[in-house]
Amino acid sequence: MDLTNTCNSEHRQRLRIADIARMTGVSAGTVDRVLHNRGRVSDEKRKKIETVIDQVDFRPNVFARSLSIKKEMRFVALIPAVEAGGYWEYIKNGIDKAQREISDHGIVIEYYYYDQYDTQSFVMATEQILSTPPDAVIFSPEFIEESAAFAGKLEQKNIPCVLVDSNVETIPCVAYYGQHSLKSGYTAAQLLFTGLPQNSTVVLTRAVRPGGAASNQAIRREKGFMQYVDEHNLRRKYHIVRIDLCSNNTTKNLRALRNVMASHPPVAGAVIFSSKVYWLIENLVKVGLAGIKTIGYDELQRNVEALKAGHVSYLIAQRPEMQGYLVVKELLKHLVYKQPTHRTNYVPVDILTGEIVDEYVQFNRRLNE
Amino acid sequence: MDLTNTCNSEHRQRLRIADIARMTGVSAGTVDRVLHNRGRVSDEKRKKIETVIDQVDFRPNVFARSLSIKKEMRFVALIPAVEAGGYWEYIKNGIDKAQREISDHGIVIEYYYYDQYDTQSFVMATEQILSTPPDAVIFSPEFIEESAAFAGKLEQKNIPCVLVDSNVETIPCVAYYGQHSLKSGYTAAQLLFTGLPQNSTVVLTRAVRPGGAASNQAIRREKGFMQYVDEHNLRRKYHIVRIDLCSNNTTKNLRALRNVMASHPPVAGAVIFSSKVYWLIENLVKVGLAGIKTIGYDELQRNVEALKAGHVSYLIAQRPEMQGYLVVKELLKHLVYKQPTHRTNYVPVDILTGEIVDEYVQFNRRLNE
DNA sequence: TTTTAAATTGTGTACGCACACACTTTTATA
DNA sequence: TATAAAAGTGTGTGCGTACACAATTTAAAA
Repeated sequence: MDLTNTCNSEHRQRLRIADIARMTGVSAGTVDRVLHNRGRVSDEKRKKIETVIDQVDFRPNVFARSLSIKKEMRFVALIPAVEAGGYWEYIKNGIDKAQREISDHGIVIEYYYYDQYDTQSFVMATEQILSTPPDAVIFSPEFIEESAAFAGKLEQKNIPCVLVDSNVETIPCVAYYGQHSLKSGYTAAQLLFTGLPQNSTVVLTRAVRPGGAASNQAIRREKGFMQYVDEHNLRRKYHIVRIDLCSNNTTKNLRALRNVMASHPPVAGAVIFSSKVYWLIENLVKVGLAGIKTIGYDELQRNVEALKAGHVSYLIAQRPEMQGYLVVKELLKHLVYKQPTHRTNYVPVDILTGEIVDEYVQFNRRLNE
Repeated sequence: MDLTNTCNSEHRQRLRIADIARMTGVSAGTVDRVLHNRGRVSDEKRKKIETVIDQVDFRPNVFARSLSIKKEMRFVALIPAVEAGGYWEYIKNGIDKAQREISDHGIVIEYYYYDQYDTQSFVMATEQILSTPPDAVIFSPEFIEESAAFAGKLEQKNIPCVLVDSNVETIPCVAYYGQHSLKSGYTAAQLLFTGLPQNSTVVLTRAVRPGGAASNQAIRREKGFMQYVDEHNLRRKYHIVRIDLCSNNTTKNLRALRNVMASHPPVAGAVIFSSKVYWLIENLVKVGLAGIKTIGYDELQRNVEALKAGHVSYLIAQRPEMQGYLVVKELLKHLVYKQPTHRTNYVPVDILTGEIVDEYVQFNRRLNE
């Protein structure tokens, strides 16, 4: 191992536009035009300046840049009405953090809320938004067709948008941040079945909307889950039963669970493909299924409590604050700094246990301060 | 659900120091003095200004602030000599990212390297650093006593420092970022034993330095691992054997493994408490132990390959780039922005499988761009 | 060649904060 | 009361970039 040249100094003073100008014998204005591809520069000087720029690896001072760019803009975030302690509150926190950072640019974010279980409320909100067109939109394409229609109208008006949480590949947007639902479902299965006694019953649950439809995400997670099941031939080893739970009908839910128990071998595992495991646990307890291996999603405070108490075996998390935060920052990158962005960005599938969840939550919280 | 007031506008124009000054009938300079607690302001005006400041929740424009603060400073990062594809390369990447961001402040980071397996090289580097005192130091207290001595000297000279990766509670520093080793070891055990056939043998390995000492981290991880074992009474159900592997003596390593195999029931699981599982796998393969359940640490590229190929069951990761990055940012917070910092910051214990590792790696990479 | 238009280049100011310095008022000292 | 010191307050400039606009040069048209 060579440790002789142990000290790798780099005392090069930061160069400024004025320095580049002097080095190339032009004025700062000309360099500026080259930097921003604004034309109005002779080929000869442009080339000369470009050469110097990447020869000395010139990068403008971001602070000065940010300061002088004043873009009075209005972003709109269209998200499900946040309930305290619910999933969307986390995403909103991330958006709020980004908002705080970019407010110095003169950018403002307005929230529009809709009812997650009511397509109409979504459509109405989109119309309201379009009636006073903002400079950019952040939303989640939960309702696929309505979202596509909305995106189309935004495109017509040349209003860029970003997608958060849920993805629809066909929607053109600046960026999407969210979890790879299929893989997160696959992972749920992997965690659930590892070490689970054979010939037992596993209950898959989805929280459905009163209308009867499961969410985009939940459907894909289940698909990923079943992919694992089939890849490992588990249908022969386990009794896999799916039931839909309806948030507003406890009696029916309990009946469904009791039905499963009556007509199958002992239940050894359960999973829910939406964010309220703590609620599933409550139901399981009521029918005498406390203590079975259970897996759920998202680090909601009540989920975390259930995890630490041992009622939930694993939580699969997806950094919602990060999603909200990054989605706004991508918009900034696109609109203000005019840098290229990636369309599809997957957030990691985070596996949490009762022992490590505290650090996870605290870390995220501090990052989002 | 109330969606009537669906639009939560916030059009309040950002206030500037000059605005605060006008609102309180003083000059900008006076407001500035209050903002920075620089005294030289009459009690009467100070109170008035303070009232207004938090009444309107005034926050200085960060861009202007950053631009006008010019702190020509020199930070020193003292880390193990990075080998390509090794763990410390990731930490260095994080530090480098922070460096890029803060270079606009006029801050420069110099690297000093030492040999991870040679205490003397560490001590020599610390002496070299102290002979040209920097404004702050980043290092990892791998060698406990020598690090404490170094920290003491830094404190004498009033040079703040931050710790990365490894922690020594008694060292006073601005901040520490790293993983909770005990919990990560505990988690490794949890993952390894879940579903593992009883009465089989489990091999714990540590990569030891030629001198014979295991690293700080490795020792604590093992402790956490054994804590899980004891809490679940697994010593009765499994044969748990520990062996030390020495990087420069393959023959000896293979002999040790063969010994274990000869004198115990079939080996069903293995874990290594340092970052090179891929290397452990190579050894396992050589003695005919391919295919057993194996757990290792860190998302080194070769580890990731082994994970995706199915040779490693789980990797436990710790966001090294994030550690390097955040540690520098904390220094900045302390020295430049004079904001309070947290002493001990745990990075999450990330559990990776072959299916989800790609998204994890790519996400980290993009964050670090 | 003169006039006009187009292309190219330079200059100056705003962005909002931090800080040095100058200036004014009050208080202490002779 | 005069003088010095201290306390309090205001003004001005620099940080580096972006961009509008003025100034200059070159090309095109008359």
